[in-house]
Amino acid sequence: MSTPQPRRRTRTDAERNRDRVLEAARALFAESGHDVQMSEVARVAGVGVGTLYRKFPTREALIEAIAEQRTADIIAAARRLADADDPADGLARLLHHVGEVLADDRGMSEVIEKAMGSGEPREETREALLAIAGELLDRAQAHGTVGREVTTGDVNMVICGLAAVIRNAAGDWRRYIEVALDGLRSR
Amino acid sequence: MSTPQPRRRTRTDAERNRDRVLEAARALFAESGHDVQMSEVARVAGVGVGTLYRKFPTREALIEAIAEQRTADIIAAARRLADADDPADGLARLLHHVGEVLADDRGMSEVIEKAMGSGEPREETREALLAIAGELLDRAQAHGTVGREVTTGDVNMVICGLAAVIRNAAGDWRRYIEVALDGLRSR
Amino acid sequence: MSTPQPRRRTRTDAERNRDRVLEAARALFAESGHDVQMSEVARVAGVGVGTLYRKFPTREALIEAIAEQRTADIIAAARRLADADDPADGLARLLHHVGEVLADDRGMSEVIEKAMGSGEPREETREALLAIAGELLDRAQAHGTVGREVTTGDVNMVICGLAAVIRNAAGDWRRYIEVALDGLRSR
Amino acid sequence: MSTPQPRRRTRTDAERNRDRVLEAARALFAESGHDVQMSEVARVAGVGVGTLYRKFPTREALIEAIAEQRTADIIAAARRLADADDPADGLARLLHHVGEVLADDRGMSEVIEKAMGSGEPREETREALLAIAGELLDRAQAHGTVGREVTTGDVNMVICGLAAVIRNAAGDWRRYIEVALDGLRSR
DNA sequence: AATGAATGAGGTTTCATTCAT
DNA sequence: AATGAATGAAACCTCATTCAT
Repeated sequence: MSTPQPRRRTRTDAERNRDRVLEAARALFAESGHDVQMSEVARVAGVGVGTLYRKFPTREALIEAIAEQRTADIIAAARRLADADDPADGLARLLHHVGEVLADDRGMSEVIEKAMGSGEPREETREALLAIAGELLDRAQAHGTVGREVTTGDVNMVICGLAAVIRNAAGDWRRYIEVALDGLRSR
Repeated sequence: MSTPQPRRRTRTDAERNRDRVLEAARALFAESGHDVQMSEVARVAGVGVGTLYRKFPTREALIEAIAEQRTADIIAAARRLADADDPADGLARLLHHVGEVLADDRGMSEVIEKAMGSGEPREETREALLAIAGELLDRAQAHGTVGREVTTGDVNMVICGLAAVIRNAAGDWRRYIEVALDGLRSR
Repeated sequence: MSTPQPRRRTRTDAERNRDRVLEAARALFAESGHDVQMSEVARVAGVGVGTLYRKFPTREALIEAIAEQRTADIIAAARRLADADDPADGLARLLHHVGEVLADDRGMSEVIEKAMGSGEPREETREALLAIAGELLDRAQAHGTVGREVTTGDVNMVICGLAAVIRNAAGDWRRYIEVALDGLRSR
Repeated sequence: MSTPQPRRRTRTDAERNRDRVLEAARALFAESGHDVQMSEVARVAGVGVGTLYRKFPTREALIEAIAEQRTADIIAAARRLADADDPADGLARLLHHVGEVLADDRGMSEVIEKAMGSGEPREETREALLAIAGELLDRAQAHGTVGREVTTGDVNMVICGLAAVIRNAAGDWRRYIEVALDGLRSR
């Protein structure tokens, strides 16, 4: 109560709590998708539900926050791929990176599958991802490894399908990517 | 009354009610997927919940019944396609048929997306569909329109992806099919 | 439809149905007590629920009817015992007879247990049974095998307890009767 | 605040609520037996149904909790009786104590009646009670107030019958106990 | 009179969210 | 700011009883 020591301000408890919630939610969503109870998230985070709700006023807000975070990771990685020098198979590498992420994260496969759709939420995610995909696409087209008529919309669908294949364990998703790339490349 | 044939009761009221329930469920599931309340189904069907539960003792049973019915339709249509004489583009026509059905039925896109996965339920659906797809695949390969190394597993993934693309309105699904077919055709 | 034969009137279908319902209910109640669904009774009786409800407008009415029937059997047997010449151990024989009946009929053990209470229903049953018990009691008292201060109320309680012992399989009910009789005899 | 001892929160609100639920359930069960709705219990307790289910995750759990509590009371009282010095009429006093409790509590008469049976649940209750009854029985037999051949099984039946007599208001239960004791004493 | 399908009130249980401490 | 108990609106399902044929 009367501790004279000035609180070190690098990291407040509040911030730490927020992180713990995010981490717990990330882990749980990755494991089981979004069908997880709020109280379970709080329990795993080691905080009370009240705290959880203070940070994220709504179940949706929490899911959104995780999605945003993880999506940003994907986009950052995509950015790095796009900025790298290797130009020809950038798109392939982007798809494989997304696959790797989704294969380890059930929640994210749900998010990405939805995000590639035209509903309200996560419009920016799609746009950001497709913007980068567009760059890679241009280069691939310049190299002749992808057909001229291919659009980012096509990539959009391929990614959506990829998410579904992974989420439902519908087969070997790397093979799916190969097929899709062949499809984009042909002609 | 004066029908010469002994009046066979072709449709009892009970059967009619069953159909009304099925139709209501089908419409609601098509419109909004499976997140529909039993009481809502009953209301739309114009029957009491008790009646609904008499026909389908469980929420799952109702979903299953609709899925079975619609799945059978798809498979029957696929069968007809496979039995038709035209051999070259049978696979393409199969995919388009599936697309048409799913595009009008949100519930079915959920069903098919899941069905193409490796979980327990609806295993037969997948197998039946893939069996027919396998025939069409063979023919296409004989015609050289599909690569020799393509398997029904690839078709499985393509269909799963297709369902996701449609369900999430992730783009022009006919174009998705073209891309996928090109991918299977290449090499 | 145009059968000329006059219907034999010894036993109408309606009467036969009533008996089938009674028999089914008796058997089911004996087996499982009164927690049996009306539709189950109808099914076992081989009639529709509607028929069942025509005969017995209420679940309670059906239970009541069975109770009445079976109770009448008990009372008749008691009557015969009382009218027999053997005077000394009539009460013992009455109790044992009741025990035999209840041991084979879970529903009846419920009925008798309740009937010996002071609630509304089955007042007459209790009175009829106790009237006969009273006669036997008198004789036993005359013979000195039962104490002078013993009343039919005491017998009432002994029977109620007997029903409970049997219904709950709480021990050897014949031994219970011995103890009770010793209790009534003593002094 | 100025308590020297570190303020130990003796009773949190949660505990108070738990007690309110227990008390409400106890009162309702005592009044009407176990055929009481959960929502009614919640209403009387002055809490929401959710709270009730937080404390007792199941209807059965609540009934069990009440039964356990009250049963423990009975056994504790029996224990005290057995530990008291007065040896001769301990059994009588035990029975009367049980009678007093059951007479004020319909739910408990149901519980005890069942508990004395040979089904699975509440086996320990019966055993605990009969263990104590056994001690009292031994002493009574040593004093000659109960016959040598009497067993705890006999007491078991007497208690079961007592519960039934009380539950169904089948007469003066104190008199029932007298008769039963006379029965055990005789010979 | 018989049938059994239909009814819907009523019961249990869950879980996102609120709120008193 | 943190806590977690409390809340109560749903959602599912059952079964005694009614009613059209």
